[in-house]
Amino acid sequence: MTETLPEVKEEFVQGLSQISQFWGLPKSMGAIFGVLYLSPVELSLDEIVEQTGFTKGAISTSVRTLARMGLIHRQTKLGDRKDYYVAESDFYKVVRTILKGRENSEFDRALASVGQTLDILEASPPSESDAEEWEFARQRVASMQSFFDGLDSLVNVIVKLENMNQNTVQKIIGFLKG
Amino acid sequence: MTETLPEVKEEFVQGLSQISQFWGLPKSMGAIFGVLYLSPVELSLDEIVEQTGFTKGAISTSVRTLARMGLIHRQTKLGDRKDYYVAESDFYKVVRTILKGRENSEFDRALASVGQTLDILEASPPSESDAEEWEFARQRVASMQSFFDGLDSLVNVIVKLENMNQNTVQKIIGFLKG
DNA sequence: TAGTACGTTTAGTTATAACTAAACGTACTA
DNA sequence: TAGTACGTTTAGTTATAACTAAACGTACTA
Repeated sequence: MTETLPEVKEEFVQGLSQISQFWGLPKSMGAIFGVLYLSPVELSLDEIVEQTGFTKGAISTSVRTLARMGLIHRQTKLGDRKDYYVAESDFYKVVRTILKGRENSEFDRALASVGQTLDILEASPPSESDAEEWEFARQRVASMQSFFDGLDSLVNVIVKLENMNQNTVQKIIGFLKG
Repeated sequence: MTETLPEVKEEFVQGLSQISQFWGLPKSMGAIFGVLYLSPVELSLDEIVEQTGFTKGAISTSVRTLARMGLIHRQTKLGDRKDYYVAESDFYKVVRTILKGRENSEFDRALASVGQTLDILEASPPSESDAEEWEFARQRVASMQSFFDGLDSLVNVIVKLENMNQNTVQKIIGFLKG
């Protein structure tokens, strides 16, 4: 039972949809990326609609999110009003774009609130009776904060790496192994 | 306007709830962890119910998920039928537990489907007319697969690290910088 | 000027996951 | 044996995000 190319593509796209869903992203995003990733030519919005089965509205919004994450790129052609899209095939670039975009996100705002809690706990407790538990909380929150800070430094370094690729990962693995 | 300890705790728990939500996890999980993380003593299920405002059923299920991720631990006391819970405070341990648990997950199943697609594409195309696009797809899927393999190796090494801590991260940062 | 071809926005619907309330099972207790 | 104290499961509800259908704005075209 040999499969035709469209059948193979279909299965691949389904797989990416599931992965997308697993990460808490809309299935449509996985599907759109999959279709573009396997297309040798750029595709217009309507062609994506055709190949994924979603409506224009859905594709229009998902495509914007995908572009913001650096997973796909928008192209225009002279004398053609359509927008065309291509998949980014360098996943290391994608990782960096996403890590870069973590600023301004809802996540950073929530994280800042942890820092704010720490600031408050760094002052002296309002009542003597709470002193012990206050100190306990201070230590805990400080420890969490320092974990987040470590991650943040790591992410910053990764973002700044010029030529991140397969080889970089191999080097890190070698380094960690000893 | 100095804040009391319960107020500070409340704000912290809210922050963690948002972070939890950001990662696509139930808000209750963030809240439960927050409450336990700031508690100097272990808490029973009913005490968590009291401090978070969720119902027993919700806590019961969330607590199981949190324990599976290694974020909290279940304890029992002799001559006491209640289960008690404490937060794990070593986040590096948590990271490793989670990375370890990626096997058997829905994610791995989806990822395996990518590998399966590649296997099919590695065979010869069913029709001569598709040859060129078939080959294009083969290359793309192979490249994606090798990216995933790289990540997988990295994760495996991290999981096997014996003493992962703040210092490990600092070393990696140093290594990457130069 | 009316018509067409696009992408976007919007109001409403659908699918899904989180959650509640309550029934339940189990194990201990008097 | 009946009663109590737990954690879990289950049926149903609620909140939320993804999606559809259609109106819309804009820019070009005849």
